[in-house]
Amino acid sequence: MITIKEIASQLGMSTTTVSNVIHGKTREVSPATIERVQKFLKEVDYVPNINARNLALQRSKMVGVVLKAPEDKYVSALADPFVSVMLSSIEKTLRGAGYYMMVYISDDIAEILKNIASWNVDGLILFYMLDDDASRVSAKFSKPIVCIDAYYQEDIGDFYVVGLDDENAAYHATRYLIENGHTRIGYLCDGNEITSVNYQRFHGYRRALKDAGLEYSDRCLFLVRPEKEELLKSLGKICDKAGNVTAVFCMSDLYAKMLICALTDRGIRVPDDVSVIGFDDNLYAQLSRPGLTTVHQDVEKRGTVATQTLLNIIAGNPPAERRIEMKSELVIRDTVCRAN
Amino acid sequence: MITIKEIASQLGMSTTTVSNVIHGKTREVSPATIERVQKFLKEVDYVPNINARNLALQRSKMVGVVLKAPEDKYVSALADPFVSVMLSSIEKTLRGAGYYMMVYISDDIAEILKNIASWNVDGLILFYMLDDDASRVSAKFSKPIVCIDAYYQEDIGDFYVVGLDDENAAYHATRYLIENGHTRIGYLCDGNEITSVNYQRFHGYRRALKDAGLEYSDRCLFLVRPEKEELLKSLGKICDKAGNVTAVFCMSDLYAKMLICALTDRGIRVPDDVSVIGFDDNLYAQLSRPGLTTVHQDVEKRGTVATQTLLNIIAGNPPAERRIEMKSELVIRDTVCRAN
DNA sequence: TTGTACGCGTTATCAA
DNA sequence: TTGATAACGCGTACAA
Repeated sequence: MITIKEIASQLGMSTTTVSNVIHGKTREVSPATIERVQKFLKEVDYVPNINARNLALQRSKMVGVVLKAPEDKYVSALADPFVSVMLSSIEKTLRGAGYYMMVYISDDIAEILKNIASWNVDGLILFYMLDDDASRVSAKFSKPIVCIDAYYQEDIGDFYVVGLDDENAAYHATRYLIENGHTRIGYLCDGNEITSVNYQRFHGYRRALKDAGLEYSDRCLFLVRPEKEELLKSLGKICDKAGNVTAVFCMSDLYAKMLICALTDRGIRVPDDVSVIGFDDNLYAQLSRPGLTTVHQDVEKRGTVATQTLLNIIAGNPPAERRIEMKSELVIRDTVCRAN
Repeated sequence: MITIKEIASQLGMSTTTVSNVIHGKTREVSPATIERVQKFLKEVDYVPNINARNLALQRSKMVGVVLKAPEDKYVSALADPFVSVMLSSIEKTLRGAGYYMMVYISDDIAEILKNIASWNVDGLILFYMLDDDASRVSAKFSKPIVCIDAYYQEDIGDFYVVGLDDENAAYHATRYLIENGHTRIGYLCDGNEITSVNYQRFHGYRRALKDAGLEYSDRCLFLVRPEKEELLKSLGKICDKAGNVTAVFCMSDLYAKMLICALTDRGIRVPDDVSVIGFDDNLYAQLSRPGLTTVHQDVEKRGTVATQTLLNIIAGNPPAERRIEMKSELVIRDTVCRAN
């Protein structure tokens, strides 16, 4: 790794001149010198030391992508298709703009904050933060923040959100089930409580029930545990309670697929005995047979929008609204049939 | 972001002392001072500037994870389940050891090299490099390198490989088909040529044919184009040629699933008309019905082993062998039946 | 036990 | 048109 200093010394000139040529500040350098330097640079294959540059410039050309996720999930954070597609799109956009992506995963906000500060990243993309988490981060981190899947509440912090029309999506999916004659409709999600995105979707689900004059019952709320050792077990328990409902609306394609497998393996037919709707419409939903009826969202685009929004804020052009909302769409395939 | 200098000044002592306390070099500091400094550190929430530290220490505590992948694949690099599970496991292991992961994706080795040099990473994990690529990287990058899916050839470069028993895996999968009465067996992979991993698997496939006294025919080699606009089309073409074979061995679960969908949608039944075997046994293979017969590999473990190997080399304990081989295993499910 | 001073590689300011 | 020189923040010989 040759340094500017070394180059300057070998060429018998000052580091300033070399640096100027490297950065194209050529209006103050003689053509002959430019020529000489550029030739030499090619020759020795000069590459700048990013750490030194970051130190000098007080910025990093790095964007931190932070996933708040527990360690022991059945499907680890990065392996989740929603996350991986999003990440892929973020990385692509970032790279196209000359930025680097630093991924950090933790369940501990304090630890996350420490790392962010350490690396001096220029901006942050946050996944899966609850409102409170995002606020805590934004209180400590004064640079631009964009959240995926968080609900911005007035005065709660300085960050932007690129979200989905979750409430509406759930409303329409549920209504579709109701239109097909279902009256006892399950809602399946993970965790112990209904937060953030789930809250919105759950709300949409309940609104649809209410609008149709149906009563919500706790017996229709299916909570699965996402942990490695628990997920399958808790899905099994849900299968035992499948008689409570004729249809289930799941918060992800993965859970929908897993539920279908669990039901099928127990001799409960989908959709004949139980109808199922998923969420996301990822590649594997598209490849499953019978085709999964699900809510489609364009994750790739959402990643691009989120990243572009962040880059814009960094560049000093924040969007007008705190929250940007992408549209989803119900995709009707073969896992919902008329209730008997 | 408070600095050591600032702390020292506020405490009326030197930076050395503060630094020493931070790094636990306390045998040369008086207990009273330690106490004072530590209390103050807590108070102001000191976080070191990593760029400055890296610059001073000439290392980065960063490991570069490089994917050589074209931009326009149907499934982008990070979204591939094999990659995302591997990445997840790499990240976890790295983080546990106090290292950071920097992901870089490109199809251009020169560009990759530039970035590696810039960031001054302590080590490299390479995905999808052909032998020649890995050699080129190792020629320029003098620090430890571990490859996933590359075949080490004597004297070709200074890197380690954490691979799979690909030849054997393909041999056994193919033999399983032969035992089920299949004689015309297709081999499906992507690209224009058979390289690296594919070469090994292809070799195993042909060896199995040969051992059974079957002749290999080019008409059984199904090459799909991985590009976004091409993949579906080329799968369609393969379906047209499905009559050539009674079984197909696919290089990934994804291709197997896509092939099955394409066949099914054309009224060709799996496995009744055509048997299919996949490779990897990822989550989605496990969740597909009929269950996909496939070659299982423990991707998570492989990621851990690769990362641990790299960390060991960095720590000065390289493994005895250049190549570490993980074991795979044929998982028999429902997409293979006896040939008529 | 503590402090001074320098190097790491780059950029920026200002003087020559 | 070019060159010294000082920052950026940290770690560490070496001196006190």
